[in-house]
Amino acid sequence: MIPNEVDLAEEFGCARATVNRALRELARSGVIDRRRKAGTRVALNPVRRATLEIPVIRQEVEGRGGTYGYALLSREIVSSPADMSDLAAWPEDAHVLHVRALHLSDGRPYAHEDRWVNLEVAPEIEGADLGEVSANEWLVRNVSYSRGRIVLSAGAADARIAEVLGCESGAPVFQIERTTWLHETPITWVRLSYPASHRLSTSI
Amino acid sequence: MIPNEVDLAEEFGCARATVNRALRELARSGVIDRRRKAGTRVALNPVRRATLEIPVIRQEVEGRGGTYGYALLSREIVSSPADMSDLAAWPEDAHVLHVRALHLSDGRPYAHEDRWVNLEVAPEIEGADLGEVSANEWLVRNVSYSRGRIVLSAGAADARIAEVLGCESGAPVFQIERTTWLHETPITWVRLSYPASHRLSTSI
DNA sequence: AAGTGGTCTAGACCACTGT
DNA sequence: CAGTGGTCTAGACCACTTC
Repeated sequence: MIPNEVDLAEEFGCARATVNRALRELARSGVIDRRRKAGTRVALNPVRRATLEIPVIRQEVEGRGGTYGYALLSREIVSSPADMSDLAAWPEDAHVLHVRALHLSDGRPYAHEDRWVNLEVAPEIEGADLGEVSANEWLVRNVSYSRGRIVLSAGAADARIAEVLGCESGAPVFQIERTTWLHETPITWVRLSYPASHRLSTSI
Repeated sequence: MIPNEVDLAEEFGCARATVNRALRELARSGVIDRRRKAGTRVALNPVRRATLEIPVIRQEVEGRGGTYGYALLSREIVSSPADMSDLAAWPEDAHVLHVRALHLSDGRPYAHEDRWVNLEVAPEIEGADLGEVSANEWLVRNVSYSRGRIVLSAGAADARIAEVLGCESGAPVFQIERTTWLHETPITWVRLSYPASHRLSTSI
């Protein structure tokens, strides 16, 4: 148990607002638990919170010192989207853009992108030249979202992904799935598949 | 470009401190970039920041509605630690505790833990009954750290891990590696290996 | 009902950095 | 050098939650 804000302010000779800000940031990082009336306690089970930064892939590659490259593998508009676990709310009869692409670093395969875009929300992407600008970057620059969900997992490369990534079929791949919504409307679902050598790191 | 804090405060009829806090939080979430003298801009390339919560595995299992179980697989003290990529600073001649354990959910394999602990920093763990309390929980409760590093990746299960996780050797596993330091001294390095069905998710 | 954190105000000084 | 954000102060009211 930690003294309340008024007492701490007196003890350290500063204003209560300063104590409040310090404790608020400690609470956000998971070190302490705060509840009104109940007070502030050192967290019984400190939850390590780590912040992952998810940049546009171009920047991810360039940030690692590589030269970015990009190739559009396929592009089609379908009227009945495949089943995607996360998208129960995906409109049943909506037109959907399905794009597959390969991101490269120094000419070598870096990540495979498998993306579905709701054309009800972002119809302008139909006219975009996705051979030049990846759907990833086009969406970041042109469509805003209100919330998203990220799922990290490991999986086995299927034949198509193995071919473009240059690994064996069934080899481990690192997968990042991301769904974004504008309010309750899904905008896009994407799965990025990286070779097993990929590392996603963060500090705490 | 966004107006400066004084102007925004006037525009919205509130105090500058309130504007500052709002913009500070937007900057933390990556939506805007702020620099003194240069001002505040909408981020050119918005970096999605997602916060991963890394709880003790017991809580992770219980939070998913499972009943937690735990089994110590091996425990040994070695004087020359294996090479661990992240631990160049690992003391050359230090005694190190090496623990392997299996975490269970509803009796089924949940994750394999492969951990090395620096006994110079945490000698008391030598006397702990790691058959009862996992090294994970023991360390969280008994040793503080100043910083850590987390690396997420996919890998192939080796024979020993495949056996305890109940998958094929070479099957994809999701790996979380974590290193913690107290100042410049490494405390522990751990690799958690999860079956490919594992999902680590977060919201933005 | 009372104590705690959550938030806001109005004002001040400072640190950094672009010009 | 000047403009911007970064931080702090002293005070106030409020919202929530436990007692």
